[in-house]
Amino acid sequence: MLSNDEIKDGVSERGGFPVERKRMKQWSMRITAYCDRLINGLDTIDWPDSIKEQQRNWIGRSQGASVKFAVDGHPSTHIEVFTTRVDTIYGVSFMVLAPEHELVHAITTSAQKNEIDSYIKWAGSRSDVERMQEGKKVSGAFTGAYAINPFNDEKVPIYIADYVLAGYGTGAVMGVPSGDQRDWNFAKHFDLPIIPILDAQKGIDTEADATKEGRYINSGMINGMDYKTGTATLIQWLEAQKLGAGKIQYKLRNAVFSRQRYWGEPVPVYWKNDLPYLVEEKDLPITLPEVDKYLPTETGEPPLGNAENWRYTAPDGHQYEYELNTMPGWAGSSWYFYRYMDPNNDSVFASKEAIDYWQQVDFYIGGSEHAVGHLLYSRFWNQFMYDLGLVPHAEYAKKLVNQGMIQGRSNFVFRAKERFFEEYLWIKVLQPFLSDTDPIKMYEPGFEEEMNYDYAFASNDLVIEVTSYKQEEKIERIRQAAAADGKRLLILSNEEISDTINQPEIVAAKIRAALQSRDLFIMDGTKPKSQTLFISHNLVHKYSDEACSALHVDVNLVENDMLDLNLAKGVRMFEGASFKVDAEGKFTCSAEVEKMSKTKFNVVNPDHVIERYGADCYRMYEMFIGPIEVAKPWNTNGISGVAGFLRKFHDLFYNEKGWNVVDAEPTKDELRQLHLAIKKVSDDIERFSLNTCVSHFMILTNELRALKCNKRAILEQSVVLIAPFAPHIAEELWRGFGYTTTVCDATWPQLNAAYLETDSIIYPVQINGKHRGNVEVAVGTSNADIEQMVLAQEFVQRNLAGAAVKKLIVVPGKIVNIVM
RNA sequence: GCGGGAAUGGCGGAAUGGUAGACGCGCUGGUCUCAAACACCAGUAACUUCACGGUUGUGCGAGUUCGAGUCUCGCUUCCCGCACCA
Repeated sequence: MLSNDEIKDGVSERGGFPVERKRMKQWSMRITAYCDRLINGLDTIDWPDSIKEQQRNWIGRSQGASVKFAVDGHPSTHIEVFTTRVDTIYGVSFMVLAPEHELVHAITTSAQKNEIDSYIKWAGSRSDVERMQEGKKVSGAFTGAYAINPFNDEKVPIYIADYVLAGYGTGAVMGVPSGDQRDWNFAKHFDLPIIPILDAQKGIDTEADATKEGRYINSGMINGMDYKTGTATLIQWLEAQKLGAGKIQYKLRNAVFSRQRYWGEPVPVYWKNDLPYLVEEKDLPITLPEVDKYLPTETGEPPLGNAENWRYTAPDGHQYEYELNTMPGWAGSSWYFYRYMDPNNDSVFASKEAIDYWQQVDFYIGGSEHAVGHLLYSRFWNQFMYDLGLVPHAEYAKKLVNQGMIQGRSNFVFRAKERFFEEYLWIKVLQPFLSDTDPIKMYEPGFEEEMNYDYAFASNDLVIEVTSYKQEEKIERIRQAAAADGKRLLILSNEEISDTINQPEIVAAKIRAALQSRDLFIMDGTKPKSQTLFISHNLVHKYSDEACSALHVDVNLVENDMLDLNLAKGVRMFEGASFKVDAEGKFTCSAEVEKMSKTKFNVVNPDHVIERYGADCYRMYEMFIGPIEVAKPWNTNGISGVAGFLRKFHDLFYNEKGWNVVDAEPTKDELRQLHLAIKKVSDDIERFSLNTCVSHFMILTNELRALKCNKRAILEQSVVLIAPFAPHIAEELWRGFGYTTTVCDATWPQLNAAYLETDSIIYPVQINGKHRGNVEVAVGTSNADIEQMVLAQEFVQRNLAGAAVKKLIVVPGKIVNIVM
């Protein structure tokens, strides 16, 4: 049992087994009945715009009309189309059906049959990938039949084309080239008329104009009307004539609810005379039966079909087969949060009291990859439960935030291809060591055709071929060709070059020896050690793009983009490998930011970070590196700053002798710092700005250190503040105060704004909007007095340079601006 | 093509119309040390000045405002999602 994306080229992606398509009877959930409510509900919840937009797109609501077109010469048939622009119907100059449309064969004329058949065949043979690659290339075929526009009785030709999708709407489109670009492209290609329908349409000779502005022309009963009245008039007429109606179309399909797997909730249904019946409530829950193997049965039934004697005894006393499909993951993931409200209840999913107490989920944090899966299904599921009166809100999550993904930083190594060895020989051996022998490069395009070897020499009858020693047939062929040409042949294998890759003089010596010998065929008889060759990244730029291929390498073998060669030698990927290192003996890798994934070998395990810095530090660092919803690559460069801060915070409570907190009365400064932190952290938590909370803890710690504060009244509150951010350290310090219960039970510190007040305010002074200096003013000074003080400042007079003050703005508590 | 988001020092980022660059990393100098590491202190947007100071500066171009990183309009680039949806 495979999903579509597990099939490649008609066989299974894994194993390459042939795939057979079978019809299956499956349960599905009628999510389409909730399309409008799922769209409208989005306006009532505080979710990210991107998620809302993705859900809207996925549901794909379009408002329009359906219209029936008669087919000329086929009195009993008609073609129904869906259009969002019924107002353009007088501009119809052709009709297009999807190639799969059921009427195609019935209406195609015998003269056009061949053309239509071959188009259907061609269209069916093209994969989605091919269709995407070809982009907007127009194709189609004429059926020979004509449709009749119900509004003006004009006959328009009926085509088939694969730009019309069988699965959307009715699989038929009315072609209005003046108002729709795809229709326009089609009309141009098949030389069909392009009829203007609005006086505001511009340039329809060069492209379609989809405007709804202006007044209708060439449009029968709606001539002179605007979009709104025109549309209403047409729909009214259609409905009166029973030829169509206003209609809303959705892209969303019903959601298949059956899975052919073992591990899933059993569906509480049994089958009697091919009809499903619900299992009696007293017989619930159904538990999964024992099976020998979790695979489909011989006949292709789901794995539950393997269970022996698994039958339901119905109220009529007879035994019946259970439903064999199980439920999908979203059967549970759509409403699990209600179970959290009342996890031990064994009569209902959650008691009414529990649900009334907890109400909605206040804050849901999750990945944006669930935008149109889980996050849409769960809203649908909840709406349904709401309709049944089981839950108090149509939407289950008031606020949702997508956390940004921590991305991986992938490293790549470069593996030599055949071409590399050819180029290497030229760049690193023949040119530097053997230029006196006038080597000739023959592998470049142009030579390739007529020549068999890679190198020759102007003054010697030796030729060189570079290839793998395993290519015995090729070597033999070249050997014979060389003999026929009267050339002596030196075979250098990729592998022997690899063996001495960091000492090009060795290969140079071999070549020189070969040049001087009289042997007709020279090849190293010993078996080289190297199987593959990898080239340091900082060297690959010397070679062409075809010389190497880039491969993901496990980032745990790499430090600072340098491959640890000792570690690498123990890895399967580098078995029998040689490494071409740079002049400093280093092997470098290239790097790229990608999603973290096993297949990209860029997964970093936080364990070693936690081992070195502790879980609190790891947790805080993740918060510290930026806003929660922003994705960024994992990078521990700044973690020492957080580690240092935690240590300093911890040090506030201890001296060399141990616990060092005293009960003395705190100073005004100390209280001010504490309450600044209470304000900042409390506010920032509310807006999920965790990185600035961490910053402020750093500020608080630095200030308290500067004040040498070790007073309980200050430190105890600080511990409560930091507890959600560094729970382990907070818990330990909390116990230091003598508490035996958890810090989680402490009351959140209350802000006392009185502690934040100061005796004076420092006003920044701007002149023409530019900051020029500051003035310290006692609290309570009147604006008039502040103006006097500001104007008396030396720096103000200097900057004014005698010019008149046009305006002086004092924003109380904030700033002063002088306009001159 | 459609939709959504983003753009600020060497780097991660801060700034809810009011001193741009908080906090941290990195870097530079200093103290300690035989030395290094750690720790601590100071400095660190660019240009200019011995210094005081000055000029420029939040992707680009306009606008609103006493005052714009922030608001409005028009672009550019990048990221994400959807995509022949009639």
